[in-house]
Amino acid sequence: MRKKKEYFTENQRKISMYSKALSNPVRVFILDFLLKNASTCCYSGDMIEELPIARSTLSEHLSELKRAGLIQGEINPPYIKYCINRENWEEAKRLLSNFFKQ
Amino acid sequence: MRKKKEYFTENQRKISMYSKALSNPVRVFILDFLLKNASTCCYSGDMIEELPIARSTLSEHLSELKRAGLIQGEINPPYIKYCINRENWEEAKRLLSNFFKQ
DNA sequence: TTCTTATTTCGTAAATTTACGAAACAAAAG
DNA sequence: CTTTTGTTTCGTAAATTTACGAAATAAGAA
Repeated sequence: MRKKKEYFTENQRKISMYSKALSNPVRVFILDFLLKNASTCCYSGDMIEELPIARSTLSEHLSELKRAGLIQGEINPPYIKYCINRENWEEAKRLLSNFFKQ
Repeated sequence: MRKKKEYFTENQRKISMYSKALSNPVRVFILDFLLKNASTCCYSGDMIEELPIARSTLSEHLSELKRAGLIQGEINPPYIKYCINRENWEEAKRLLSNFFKQ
């Protein structure tokens, strides 16, 4: 596809970006987990026990969510405490809400 | 990934399915187009004029949206009139709204 | 210093997605 | 019948995604 960028609005590109982050059930699971356990731990080691994937694969899904801006990791060696990035989460919420409101 | 299905809830799988449909800017564009022109035409030939992709590629994106259940095509030869599938659209809206409400 | 621990990065393989043009299709028009 | 028209399907190629285990990393514990 040529000159991809000019053909889409900023909102269309952001909606597709955030949706891509949610396009895999493991990543939806991770976000659900972080939302439900926001008050407690949220280390990748806690999540891996409930998932049928390798630790390295989980790590890559976490990177993907970080790249989309939906989560952030607070380093607390040797642990990394993950949580939702509320600013971008609200942006995704607003964009998708307006999209579906149409 | 082994035994993928059992590890995720029905909602988690549906959220990832609908999000996957929205994970490409062309498909977001198509949905925007259908929403804005719901009262008029909505043939693929109308959309292709505003997109930098081949007709066959657009056709495949339309199939992807059909497969996810977000649109439907009413055959009116040699045209196909596309529109939003409101039932599934409302389901996607509800699932994502509840997800982001957390 | 060396060990342990939680996690990420690397190398790689398999599967899926995106894309194109050519060919096929289905139905109305000539 | 053949032609035209809008669209999809096919064959294929390139790019991206998902996955794994091994190795690397970083920092506290021994």
